[in-house]
Amino acid sequence: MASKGTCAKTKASKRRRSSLPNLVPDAQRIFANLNFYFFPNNDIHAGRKARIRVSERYGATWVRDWDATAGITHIIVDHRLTYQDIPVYLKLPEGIPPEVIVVNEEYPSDCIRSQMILDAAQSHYQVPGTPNAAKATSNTGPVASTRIPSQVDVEPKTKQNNQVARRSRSPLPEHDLKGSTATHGDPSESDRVEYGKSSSHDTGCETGQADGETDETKLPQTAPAAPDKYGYELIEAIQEVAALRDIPLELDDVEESDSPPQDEPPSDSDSEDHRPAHKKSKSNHSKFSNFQCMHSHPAPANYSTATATPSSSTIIPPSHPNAQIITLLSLQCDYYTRIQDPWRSLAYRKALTTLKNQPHPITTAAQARQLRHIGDRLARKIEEIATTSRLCRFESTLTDPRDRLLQLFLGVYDVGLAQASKWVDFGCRSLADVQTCPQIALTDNQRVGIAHYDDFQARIPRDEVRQLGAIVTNALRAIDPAFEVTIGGSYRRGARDSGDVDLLITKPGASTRYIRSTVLEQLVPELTARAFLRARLAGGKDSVHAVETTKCHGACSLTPTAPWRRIDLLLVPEEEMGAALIYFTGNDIFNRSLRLLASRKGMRLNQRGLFEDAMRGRGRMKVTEGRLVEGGSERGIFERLGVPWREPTERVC
DNA sequence: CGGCCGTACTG
DNA sequence: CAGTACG
DNA sequence: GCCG
Repeated sequence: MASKGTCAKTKASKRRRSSLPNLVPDAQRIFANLNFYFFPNNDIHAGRKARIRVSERYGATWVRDWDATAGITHIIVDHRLTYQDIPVYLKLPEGIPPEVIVVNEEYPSDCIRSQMILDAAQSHYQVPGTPNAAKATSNTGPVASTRIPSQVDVEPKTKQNNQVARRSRSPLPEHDLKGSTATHGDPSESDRVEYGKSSSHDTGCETGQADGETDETKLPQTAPAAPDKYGYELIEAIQEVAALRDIPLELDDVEESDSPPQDEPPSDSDSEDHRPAHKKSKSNHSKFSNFQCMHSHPAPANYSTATATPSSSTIIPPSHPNAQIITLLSLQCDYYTRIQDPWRSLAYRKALTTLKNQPHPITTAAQARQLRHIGDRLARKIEEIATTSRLCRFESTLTDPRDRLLQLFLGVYDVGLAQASKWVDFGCRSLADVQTCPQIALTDNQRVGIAHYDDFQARIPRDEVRQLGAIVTNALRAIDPAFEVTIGGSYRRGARDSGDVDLLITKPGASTRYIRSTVLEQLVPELTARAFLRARLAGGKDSVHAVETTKCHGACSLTPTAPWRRIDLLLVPEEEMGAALIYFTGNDIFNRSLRLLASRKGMRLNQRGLFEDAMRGRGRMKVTEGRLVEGGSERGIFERLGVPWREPTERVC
């Protein structure tokens, strides 16, 4: 569309930003302020035309005519041409200005895929014939061959041997994501069933929230007028990125035939810094682009969540280009989780998310430094790992006895850092010691945690999660058929196994009071009598507090002899179901990111809804409750936050 | 340098 | 209240 | 640990 534009070829038009209405939301506009010159610089070729258009949508300006004053930042070169062709055709006797970055066609789409400006110096973005290739290639040449063998044997304990053979990328059977409850749509397709339709809103930019009409999937019926809200662009952007993920970079070598292969991945490109010692690119796309929740974190087709370790160590395919780095940093992260402060651990987890989304091997500190959430210190560690396959600092922690004991004790339900530290200091060197230590008064929960230590530590196969959910569902419906049960947690995110079972329980039209009394006074006793529920850990035990209980933790087992499993019930009125789904689907980093974003926008997000005008005092201390903005619809909450919709399976940070 | 989510339950 | 827990 |  826009391209035709040579019509008004005034100077001004030279670099006019296309009038595309379809700009992607701010946060994703990674090419903002960048000026692309394509080579050849026309959109005759369908593939290139698509690349140009998409680049523009991501914020790039397509410079139509070569002009030294146009501030061209990047030249995206057709794969059939060489570096030497450029000055010839452009009649540049002095060659290409040094500040202009020259990359091939693949660069832009890679950037979009990873939602960031990648290092243009990487060898696979080099145009044939590029001078200094040696230097630019730094990470391919020798380094690449040096690449860490993927024998990642570093695990500290035998525990996490859940190594899973990398399977073909078969999509999960979405229809059973929701447990036995056939009534709900499948989650990943989006909640067809939005709870609490429009009851709650008001005004203003209330989007035309799919009231009556079901399909939010279809199209976002956003109020076009809403100044701050994204409408179609948002969704389109997501789809675009999602599409990019699955469509291999097109190989449209075909001549400029007009049979467009199909819309091509966008081309975007550029990295602002040539010899980037710095990562300016990192931060200036949008005020909110640094939130994890703004970026897609698609889980591998069958991802497995962390195993024995507390926080981060997700099993990643050994084939991942940065497997070694990720593995070692995960271990280091877990170490900080149990030993030190949670903040360092949090920082590692954010960095790990970035690394997992990095499609290419990282080999140098400078390269790593450009990535989000990776600073100088982590960058140095990464380089150390890349070059030595080991991380000195970490190896000592593996053998530290106190550390290992802490890890052991922290694995007990209801034992945190405070208790675990005490136990170690008391001289306990095993769980048996703990049980016999005279100075230690175990709580009931801790006793259960110790007795079933291995059970709770074990992963629950996806199908068992489904079965356990089905049992609860059936029992509840025997009491009142109108109840609905949704399995949340990592199950809803598509994990092949889970650490526990998370169930959201609701009944359309019913009060919280009714839901609570039915569950606590009828369902729980029934399941206990059947020996399905084996222990009550928290929630509704104390009759005093039980009147406002909304969350219930316990242990259950599929059969009397099967391992005990942790199970959590969340009781939710339908008008809060959207917020509850977000909360109980997670993951935790994703939730925290969403909540932080909300608070930065003057709102507050919790498991009951999204609130506006949440007055906050110093820091972000809550002062006022705020008005409910949206609670029944997951999509509604995303929209009000300006966050592109994310399927549950894409919420793995 | 300070902030790093917002809540529910227990004793 | 601190501690632990939930995502 | 990282970020603003």
